[in-house]
Amino acid sequence: MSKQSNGRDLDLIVKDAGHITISDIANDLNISKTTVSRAISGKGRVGAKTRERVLAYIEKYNYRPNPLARGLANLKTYNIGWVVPGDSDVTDLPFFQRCMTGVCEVAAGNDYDILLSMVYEKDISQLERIVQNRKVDGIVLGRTLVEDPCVDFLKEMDIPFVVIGSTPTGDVVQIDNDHVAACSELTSILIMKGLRRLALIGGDSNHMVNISRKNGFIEGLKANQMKPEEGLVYMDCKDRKDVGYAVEGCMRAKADCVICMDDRICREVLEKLKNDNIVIPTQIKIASFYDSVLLDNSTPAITALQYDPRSLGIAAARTLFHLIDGEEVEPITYLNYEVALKVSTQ
Amino acid sequence: MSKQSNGRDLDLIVKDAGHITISDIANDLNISKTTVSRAISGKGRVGAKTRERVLAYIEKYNYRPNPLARGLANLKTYNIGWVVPGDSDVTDLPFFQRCMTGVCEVAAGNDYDILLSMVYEKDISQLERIVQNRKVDGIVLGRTLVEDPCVDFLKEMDIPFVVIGSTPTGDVVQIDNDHVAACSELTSILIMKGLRRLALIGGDSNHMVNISRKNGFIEGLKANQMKPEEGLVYMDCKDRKDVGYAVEGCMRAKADCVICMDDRICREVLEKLKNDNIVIPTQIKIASFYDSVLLDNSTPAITALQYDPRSLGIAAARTLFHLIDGEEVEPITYLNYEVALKVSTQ
DNA sequence: TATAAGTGCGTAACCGATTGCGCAGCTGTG
DNA sequence: CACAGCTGCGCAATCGGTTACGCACTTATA
Repeated sequence: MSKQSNGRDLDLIVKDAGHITISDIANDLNISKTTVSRAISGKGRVGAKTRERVLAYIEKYNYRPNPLARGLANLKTYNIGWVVPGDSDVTDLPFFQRCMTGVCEVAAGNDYDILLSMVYEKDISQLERIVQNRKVDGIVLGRTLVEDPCVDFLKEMDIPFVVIGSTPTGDVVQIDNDHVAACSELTSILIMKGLRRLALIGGDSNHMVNISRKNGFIEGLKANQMKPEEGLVYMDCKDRKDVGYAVEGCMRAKADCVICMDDRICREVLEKLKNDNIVIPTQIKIASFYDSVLLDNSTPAITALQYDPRSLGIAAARTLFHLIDGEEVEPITYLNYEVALKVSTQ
Repeated sequence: MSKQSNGRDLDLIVKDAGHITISDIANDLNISKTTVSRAISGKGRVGAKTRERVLAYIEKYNYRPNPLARGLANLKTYNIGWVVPGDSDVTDLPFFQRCMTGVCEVAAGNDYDILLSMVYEKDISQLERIVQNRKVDGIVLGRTLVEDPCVDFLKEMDIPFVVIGSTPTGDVVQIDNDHVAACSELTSILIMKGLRRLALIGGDSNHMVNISRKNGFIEGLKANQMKPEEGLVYMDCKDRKDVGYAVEGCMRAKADCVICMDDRICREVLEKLKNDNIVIPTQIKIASFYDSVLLDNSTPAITALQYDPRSLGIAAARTLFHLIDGEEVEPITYLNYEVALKVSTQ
């Protein structure tokens, strides 16, 4: 005590004022900032004993390096951007939520945080903000549209990004389920079961996922020497009214099976059938894609392809970190559907 | 051209390498960094002509100040944290989504961005990360629990924060709808309509909002010289099974009206009644809180109190910015319910 | 035992902004 | 004409880290 207190008592007072910094540590331990920095990062040469003293100090006083200062020094933000549509349909929210848990987990593991930006059909200013202001080191785009202003924007900017979903051109790094293959396979399976008049009801045809599924459907038909029939394919069903009309159309066109493109459509199809007293699976069979929890065991027997948004988020974030680290990545990654048929007993 | 090209052609090459900085501007304009900074921020004295030159340059080369450097200089991150449960129920997602749009909008208006952190019942490490690493200047907590580890944590830390929702102690800055008053009023209205055996079906009793509504219900009964009756109050209904039992209990206890605490409960109550062929509103009346879009015009006539999560988000973010700016704020803000009864024709 | 190789650590520049202080030069007042 | 006050602007320190370079000292090698 007496040996070290040569008139520097002031230090103690000053230190309380704000957060503890790397200079504080250096002063208290009578070593240089450089050594402290090296002890922490593990880069450079530091004596074992010194390193231990530093680490012990850090532990004791719960020191955390200031991310701004660190970022400024090596030109990183330690943030990645997570971009989702601000006006997305309620039934899409579980998808984004579960993607996001995956992205968050991977980010946290890399000591990164998530900067959120909500984009709208005609307003991607929040995305522009975080990119142009350099608040992120990379971007994960939560979904893709056929004509996607976000993708167009990101392609022009000099920033690593990956998209969850596919793009028409396929010239960006993309993570997706292979909707085309899955829907094609589903179609084949249904045909093999003896069904001959397959119908398709889908949503927004500006969403790539819907286009992919439709293409898969057509492919599946082709593989069995069939083709889409008049009155059996309905896209852009925005609400239960549209879906209702589509179902009526299907019945008129004598569909024996309806493939629903997503949870919402499926729920609304089931509702319509119930209202019209059409019985599943005797009068008609239903197949669907299952990405949420809106279907459960009270749902009548349907054939459902299930997949896992969380692993999409994980894969996307991992790929993004490879990009940020300057590594080569696969431009296109397809995650398997869990083709386990949820309720196949029709 | 000839006049200015006195051996500084190198500049042009160097500039392409990275982003343009305040020093680049200073060099090119033959003024000091200080002046540039002042011209941008508007603080300090700068000649009108100089300011214009700087602004023109910025416009032309699309200069954006580096937020890390700026943050380091005045100890701000220009981020606020948005904390939501990572395991929230699907039916809660629209609420958070809409809150978030409000928070985002206000943040963007203040030149701030949103850092996301997902917390779980037993794991608030993502929140701890962003606070302890000082990645945010303040926090908006998306909902409150009766025993809330996030609130406890934030109270200990030296960081501005506001919660959306109430707390048992009320000793933090909170923005909420006045669920107690609203539910009390709703109860009184129903009683005035002649209903005498009011039932309440609710969810998780660790959620403050549910506790508040329950308290409001009891208050409303008291105000009419009534009290909660045996077999008419059900809490902690996690799923349609629980809700089903609750509805059966209500019918056995001869309820003439059921108040549903939230959208999900309401939907499951309606489903159960439909399955059991109990007709609304003749055999029983239904009232509910409406914060989502799961109810629509195909829903039978019910009395619903509506409110707007988006304005909660806006109010919360505004309050947070006041806190960050060191201003005084109201500790407790109640936003009005839109007591407009959605479908009151029972 | 002289020399090369390796270790531990510090000096100082740097990342890109902000800001206190002070210095000229101009304007206005008596 | 002298002096106060204001205006426009620059110097240099600062925020809290990282890192190239170099120096002194220890250890291995011939």
